[in-house]
Amino acid sequence: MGDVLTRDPEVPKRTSAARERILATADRLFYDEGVQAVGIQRIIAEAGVTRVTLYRHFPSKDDLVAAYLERRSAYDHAQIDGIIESHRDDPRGALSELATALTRDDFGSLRRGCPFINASAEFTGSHVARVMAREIRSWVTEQIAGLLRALDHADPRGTAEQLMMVRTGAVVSGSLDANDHLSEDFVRCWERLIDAGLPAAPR
Amino acid sequence: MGDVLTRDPEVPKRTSAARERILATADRLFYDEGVQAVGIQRIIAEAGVTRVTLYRHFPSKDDLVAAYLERRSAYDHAQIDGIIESHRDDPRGALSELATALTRDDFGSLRRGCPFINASAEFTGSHVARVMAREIRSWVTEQIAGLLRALDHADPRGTAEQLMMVRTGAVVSGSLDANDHLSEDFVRCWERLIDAGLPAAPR
DNA sequence: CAAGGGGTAGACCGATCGATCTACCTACCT
DNA sequence: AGGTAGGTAGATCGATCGGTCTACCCCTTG
Repeated sequence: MGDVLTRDPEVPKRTSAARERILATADRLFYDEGVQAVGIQRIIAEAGVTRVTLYRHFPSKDDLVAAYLERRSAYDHAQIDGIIESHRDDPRGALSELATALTRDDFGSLRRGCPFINASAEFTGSHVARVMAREIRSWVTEQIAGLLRALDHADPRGTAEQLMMVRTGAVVSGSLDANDHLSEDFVRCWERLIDAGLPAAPR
Repeated sequence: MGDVLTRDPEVPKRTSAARERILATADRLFYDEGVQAVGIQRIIAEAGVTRVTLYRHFPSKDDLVAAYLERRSAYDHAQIDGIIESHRDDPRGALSELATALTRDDFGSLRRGCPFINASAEFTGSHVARVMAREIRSWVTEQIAGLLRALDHADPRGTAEQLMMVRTGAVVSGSLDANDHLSEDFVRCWERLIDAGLPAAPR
């Protein structure tokens, strides 16, 4: 007998190619053009599915929006966890990598800024977009603060929030301003804010 | 004889109470709920005007959006010009005031973040919202750089852009995160970034 | 007085919105 | 062999979207 309900041990939730196509298309359109600007019609047309299929997987547009942001959130979690994991004995290196990974990998694909900030601008109150934005921002801040604590930093919480500010500002600036020194300015600012509160010369 | 065309010397362009009501209502709704989320119907209902009146003053919704952001832009210009003007012999004081004025006056009324960033998230390409956002951000950055130059700062341009990052991040954070130390963290970061590049101790 | 600009009132346009419906097909698992 | 989940196709729903239209009113100004 053994396990009964699932035959596939690695993917308990079903995947469905159509579902993936819907999500990938929604991700692209929502991010590039905004959530409210993209209608269901656009999504089903470009994903090559029918209306019924979409509503079977995502009962409402808000559910699709939530899934879109969940996807983005999972990606960010994985990336940051990976960086921290691969610098397990080097918190200072992990902090630097958090900055350079952004400039190296993400500035290109984040031409339209932060998907959470952008989506939050389109909704009010406790809409799922705003809740998820607050969640991931709080989580990232806490990861940074943890690294600072591991370094015996003088002010882990305050500095983590300052680092989040410059990180946020850098992503927004990258999507709005014409600044070809953005990466350098950002990394320099990031490093300076960290080192200002580290214990006296480590060597 | 004197002036002929206008009996009111101070307002050459006609004001029209209805126009003001439309703009004030649009400002409130667009900022609080997002541009795409608010329809013309909502605006004319809450402004107490008719469809025809609105379209007489603003031929299209985009024109109304442009006027909304123009209003915001004029306010920011006036505020920053006023701060710089009132500290004409004290650029360092003007820089500090730029930060504290934000925390003192604006954080309360900017609960929904920056109207230019928010509006930009809803549109693509060279929509008027994105153009105006870039314009005012570039202008503010230049004002900050000017103050830094007046102080013989080591890196006026780069520092001005770093200050814009933390300022942007602070406004966004204020609209998304639950952080009761935001103002202090922001001001401390702001001051530190300025002083790091100033010429050796002035006293 | 006559003209014209700003205003009201409300019907109306085609298009699109998010969402629901019926009906049928197909592949895989028990 | 039969059941079920996932898929296609296309019509349809009421609501709302941005925008236009006609008709009438009131006040100021020349």
